[in-house]
Amino acid sequence: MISKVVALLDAFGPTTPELSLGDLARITGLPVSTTYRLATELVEWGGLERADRAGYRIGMRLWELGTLAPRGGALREVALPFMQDLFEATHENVHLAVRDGLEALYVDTISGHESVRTRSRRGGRLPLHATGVGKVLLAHAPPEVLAAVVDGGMRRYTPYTMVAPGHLRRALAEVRRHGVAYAREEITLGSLSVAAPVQGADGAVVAALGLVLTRGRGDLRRLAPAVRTAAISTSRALQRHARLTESS
Amino acid sequence: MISKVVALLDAFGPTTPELSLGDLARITGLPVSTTYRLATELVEWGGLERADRAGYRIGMRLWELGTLAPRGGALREVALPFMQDLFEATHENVHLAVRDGLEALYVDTISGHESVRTRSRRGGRLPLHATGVGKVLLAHAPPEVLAAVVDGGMRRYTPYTMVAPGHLRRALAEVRRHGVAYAREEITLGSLSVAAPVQGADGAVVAALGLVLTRGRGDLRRLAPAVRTAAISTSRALQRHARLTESS
DNA sequence: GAATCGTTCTCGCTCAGTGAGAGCTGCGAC
DNA sequence: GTCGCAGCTCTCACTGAGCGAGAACGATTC
Repeated sequence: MISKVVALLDAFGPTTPELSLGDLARITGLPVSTTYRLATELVEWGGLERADRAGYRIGMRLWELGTLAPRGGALREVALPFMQDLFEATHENVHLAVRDGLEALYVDTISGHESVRTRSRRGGRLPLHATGVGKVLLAHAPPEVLAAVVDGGMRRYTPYTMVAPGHLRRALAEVRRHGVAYAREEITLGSLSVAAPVQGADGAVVAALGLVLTRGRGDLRRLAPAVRTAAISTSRALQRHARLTESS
Repeated sequence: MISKVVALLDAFGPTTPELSLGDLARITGLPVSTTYRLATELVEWGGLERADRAGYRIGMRLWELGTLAPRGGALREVALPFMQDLFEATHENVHLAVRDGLEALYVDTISGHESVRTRSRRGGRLPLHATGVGKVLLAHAPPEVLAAVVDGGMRRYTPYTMVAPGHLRRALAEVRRHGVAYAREEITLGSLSVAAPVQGADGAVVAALGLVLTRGRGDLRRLAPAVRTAAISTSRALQRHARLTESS
């Protein structure tokens, strides 16, 4: 069972990038000597790092392995030029997300100085039902994913969050029909978003590309064509990329 | 011992992003059933991914953990604006690397369409003795690192590669004295580079920032001040970032 | 339908991993 | 300088979690 190693690695998070031995033992529930032994082995491999008697941090070997994740690194490298194009064209926040379980996982974001601060962050997760990219991903997920989201209950973030299952189903049908999703102040008051699907080599939706802006700064519907264009270009580039890596 | 899990993860590389069960067993030397069991557990955690009976790939949980590595993600986020500035100013390849063991590990690179193709790649590794960023990192490493590089033998990549220990030591002393390192066709014929150190909160050199260009395109020495400026700006931003994260 | 290869799954066996506790280190108070 | 405390490091007797051979299953090719 790899559960002890997994527990150690899962102890780290965006707000806890560095943890002492005692922290790790407390968080994981493992005995201190077990924690020490496993952490030392992870340091020897490079998965964790530690300066003399300082706290443990995620090491470069895990960073390196992370760059090998096709749905992280490769997707992002292929999508980045189109995200930059979309940013140049709109000067709004650009997000690229994939579905991971029952959440939207943000693979990359581009923000300018004048862009509104958003809750999304590279490596961060947000719910599927309340974000633009999330709705795109949910609309194109297997039916059991939507069932699990509905069964697990949908949290209300603002008065506008869609929490009625029927309402959500109808909205997702609209997303599939029109190829674009909107979220109006559903995750954060004042924030609007529009997102479109990114397809992989086999036509399956592998990611969503979206814009987030402040209410009053622009017309979501007028921005939709630009988002869809960037998403379609990304899809095409992914298909070319797949052919290149297959023939390697 | 985490060695079996580590062996499985180490099987993946830039040229092998997807591996079958049989591939994994062969590469790691583990029995097929052991490989199957451990790989299934990694999939359940999210460290690996697998579509139906398809190959295994690095999963988003490892990508996510990788984003938590301070020497990867945080360093890169802080350095990125200065790398972009340097790229805008010079239109040459910009590299950010850290020392990992006895190699330079590339945290990020920026290239333009007109930039020369380089051997370095985000997540890639190159030797310390034959690259600009590598010499910076080696010049500021503990003495035992240089000893290990020298004892391990230094590979010659071109007729200009510095492989004499005495020659390298003198070059590294120059790097420390002038705060900048050069590599002239030492890793690739036709490629020149200039790099400068990036310091962390305590003044220790934590990374190197460098430019790579084609022989004949520009004067390395005239580019050095721009590289040093970007490196100093990055150092200062890192120090500010460290104070922010400490007070969290 | 048979052969082959790759994958999945079971379960008897055993040794690799466990974790209590002793020892060590660093720090602050007095 | 000494003492107490907290955190960390290390050892080793013990045992049950992990191991992996081999049977069963599925896909592909002939």
